[in-house]
Amino acid sequence: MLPCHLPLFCYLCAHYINILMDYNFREIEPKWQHRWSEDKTFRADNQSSKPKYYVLDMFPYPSGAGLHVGHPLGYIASDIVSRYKRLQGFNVLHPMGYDAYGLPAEQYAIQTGTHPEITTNKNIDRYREQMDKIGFSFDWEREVRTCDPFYYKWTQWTFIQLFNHWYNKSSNKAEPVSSLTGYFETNGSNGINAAADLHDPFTAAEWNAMTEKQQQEILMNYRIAYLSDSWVNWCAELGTVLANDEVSNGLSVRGGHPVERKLMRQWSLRISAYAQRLLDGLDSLDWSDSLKEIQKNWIGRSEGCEVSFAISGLNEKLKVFTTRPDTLFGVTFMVLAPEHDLVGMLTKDEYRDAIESYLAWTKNRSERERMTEVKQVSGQFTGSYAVNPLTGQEIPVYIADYVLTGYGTGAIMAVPGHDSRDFAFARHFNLPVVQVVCRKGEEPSDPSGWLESYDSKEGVMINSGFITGMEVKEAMRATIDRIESMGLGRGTINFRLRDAIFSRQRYWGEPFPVYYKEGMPYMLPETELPLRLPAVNAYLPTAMGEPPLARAENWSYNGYPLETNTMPGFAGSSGYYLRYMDASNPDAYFSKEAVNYWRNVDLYIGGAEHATGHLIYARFWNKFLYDIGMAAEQEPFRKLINQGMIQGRSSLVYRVTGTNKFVSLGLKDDYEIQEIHVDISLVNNDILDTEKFRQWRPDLADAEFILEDGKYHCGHEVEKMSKSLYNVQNPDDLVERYGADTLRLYEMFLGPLEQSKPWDTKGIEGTFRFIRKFWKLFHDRDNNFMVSDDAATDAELKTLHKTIKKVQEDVERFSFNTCVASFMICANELTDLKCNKRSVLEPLVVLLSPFAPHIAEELWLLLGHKGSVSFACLPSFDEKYLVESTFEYPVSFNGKMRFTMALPLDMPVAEIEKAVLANEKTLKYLEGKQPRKMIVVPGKIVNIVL
RNA sequence: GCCCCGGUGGUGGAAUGGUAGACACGAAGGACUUAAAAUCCUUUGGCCUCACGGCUGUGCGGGUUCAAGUCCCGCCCGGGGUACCA
Repeated sequence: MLPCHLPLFCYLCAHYINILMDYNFREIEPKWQHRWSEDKTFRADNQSSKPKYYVLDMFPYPSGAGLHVGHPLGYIASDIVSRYKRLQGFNVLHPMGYDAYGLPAEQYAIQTGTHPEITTNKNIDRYREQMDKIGFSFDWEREVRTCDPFYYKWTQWTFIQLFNHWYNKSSNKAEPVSSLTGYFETNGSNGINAAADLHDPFTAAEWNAMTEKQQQEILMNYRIAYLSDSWVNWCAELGTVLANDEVSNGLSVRGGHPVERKLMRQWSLRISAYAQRLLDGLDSLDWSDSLKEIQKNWIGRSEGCEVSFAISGLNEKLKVFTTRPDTLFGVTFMVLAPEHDLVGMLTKDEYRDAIESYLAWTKNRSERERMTEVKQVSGQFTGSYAVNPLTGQEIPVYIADYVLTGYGTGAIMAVPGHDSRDFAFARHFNLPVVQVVCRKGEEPSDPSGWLESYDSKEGVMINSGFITGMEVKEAMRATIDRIESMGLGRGTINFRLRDAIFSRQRYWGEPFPVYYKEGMPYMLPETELPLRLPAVNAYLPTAMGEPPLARAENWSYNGYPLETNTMPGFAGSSGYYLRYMDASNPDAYFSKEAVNYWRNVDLYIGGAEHATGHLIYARFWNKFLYDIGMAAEQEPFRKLINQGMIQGRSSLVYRVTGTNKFVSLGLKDDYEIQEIHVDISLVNNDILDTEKFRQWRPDLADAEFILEDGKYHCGHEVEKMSKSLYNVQNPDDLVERYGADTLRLYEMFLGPLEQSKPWDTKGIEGTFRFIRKFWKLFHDRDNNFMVSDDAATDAELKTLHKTIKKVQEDVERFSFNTCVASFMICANELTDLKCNKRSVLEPLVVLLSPFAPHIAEELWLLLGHKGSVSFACLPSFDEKYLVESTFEYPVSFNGKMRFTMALPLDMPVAEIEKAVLANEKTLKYLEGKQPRKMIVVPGKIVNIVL
């Protein structure tokens, strides 16, 4: 092979220049990428005698900005595992697709009139092009796009199943609605144990006498996909409702627009029915503790009890939920959520005006205000009193917006002595505070002097009737027992997890397969699927405020109007991993054979930002499909790794205020300056290319510089990678300059996969040098392929087997950065040994191939192999090449290492002691003292205690 | 506030309780070159010393241990999650 000339970028003269080159990645990498594509090298079969391994990446939303170096990080890691598993003899499923519905394309459509599909497809093409250049081993025949009717047919299909099932709490699974109607026909609603909304009870006779519409209305309380008037997060700016995980601090996660609460008729998914199973399932998963913790908190299980309080002068009970039944003797008032059903009834005439104005005030208060003004206490007395069921004491009933309508019963018993929120409320309204729990070993004190409540569950009960003297935990149990035996309530469990609002008032999403008859929703027959997204004349709500689909012509089915909402972003992403198993199946979501073979995902890699959204919804979706006999496993993602964020490293220049002069970093403190972000492409090793800088923007054309030793040094900052900060590093540029293998290695070399870290292009030279060094092991000075068949030496074999061992161990624990380091050490050692032996290099090519597949394929070919290295056999290490006869013992005195001493590994401890004591250096460090003790750990260390 | 996860050279980072700083970048010096690029060699935690060598050192303060970056207790700082959830 002849040496070749390639353009390389010259930093000094700032031009591409031709130089003599050894490893020609620009030719070799595209060659193999084409070959893999043409040979369908990575096509996975749904039938195989091999064991399966399913490696999945969270599929991307194809944004207009394209991929930056942060995106492929996880894909590279998963690709390494995929290729590694293939070498181990697994049949590997490693697919990729696009989460193609989303707001940006729709916003763009609103602004420009371009159909979102056009924008989306363009972006997808760009993503694909960028991914192809990195050399991933995806099975592209299985690609899915959530906006493709061929795919969303099954999203709609699943929705129909959700509509046609209810959750039976007795069998603890979803069952067909037909089993429910069967029950109603013979038993009425009595004794049904379902996850359902409350409704008036009915008998079998009453059920059978109902009209179809009445029956449908009843059933709507049970369906897993149901339509109801619910309080939603309404974002006026985006013109749509948002799910809880799409809202943060009262602002939309996307765009940061204010969100208000609004009562709207919406589709919801009864995910709350699965709360306990979603919680329990976490135990079986190989996920990080922090991620499990996030999900646990989001599901928010709390054990407590419901207690009914009588109302003085009214034949009504007020039901509250508390996790502290032990503090029932410390209750001094009650608070209802402003939206509570009984507010009207409880309000006494003389308080009606005050209550009305408080209700009006809370209604106009935005979510944002409500959340940020937590410290501000507000509320209003209703004029009514409740009766403490254990003490018979009358206590005032308030309304306040610190009590939420959606949690528990929407009413609380306030224990100001032991709950900080109740304490703040009591102080504000001058309500009594009673101490009922006393910290161990302390005397009770006068609560009127307290500055804060005592919220801890540690302590002993006081002033509490029959539980006085008990520990808190014991008192809880005893109180629940008493309440249950008195028929006042029962122990219950509450979850924070709410049902998922499933309607969006948007255009660019899956249409619901739903039409309306007499105002009641009905599902389209499956034969009508997919229901395609219709054309509209504008991507905006109608003048009447209806969603964009209301603009579509003939948006009806057999004369009945079709649903005009669309599904949310998480609809299409909740079950995509199942579709990959059988992506081209036109007749079913996926076949039984496919799902029974692939089961679930063995390794899932993606960002932690999906912890409370996608990863909860997908688990729910999968459990539902499991219940109806579709999914093969209860949990979709066995092992999950959250790759860390790659942050940008911005470059900064300093303009002397009011001038067009720029001062170098080290001199900036002498001037009054303004910090300006500069595009990182104009900066190399923190040195600004001043010429390019002048050309960057017209206003900089006559920029002047105050230099340090002839150079302009830039400052830097680690922050989000973003266009507006000019710090986006895109992978194509790096592939162009260094090649895909170098980029792959470098992204892995940056640090542990899970950790966030700043991108710094400087370091990539290191992996680039490694790649060429590795190539040179196989080539002579003139780049002629030159590999010897001579027997390898012990030293060469030791290097080889040490590397195999380390890489295998590290891949198993997903520690890819240390793998790359081992490869570097290996190449350094073999270079020093001048090793070009086939028996050493050939196994290394296979071992390296998951990390740097292009160079590995080329060398594999040069070594004389016909097929792809992708299906070679992973080399195994042999311990016998690693055994040493001697060990360089570190000798420590009082734990401080002083010198080392080579001793045989099989030397008995007593002999080692003797040998060390005989060493003249030992004498020196003993300083004439007698060693008090000697610790000898064979093969590890010698420590002498003085 | 509560719950997680982190804190190691100039930088990214390595280290089953057993030689802290592997590997790499950067920097400095040198070789080759007309010059550059590429490549190679040397040095590179801090302090003291011409050197040999010594002291010190993994956010801070304690503790356990023959031995602590690693385990325990109490703080400080950074990142993430969550927040009137009763």
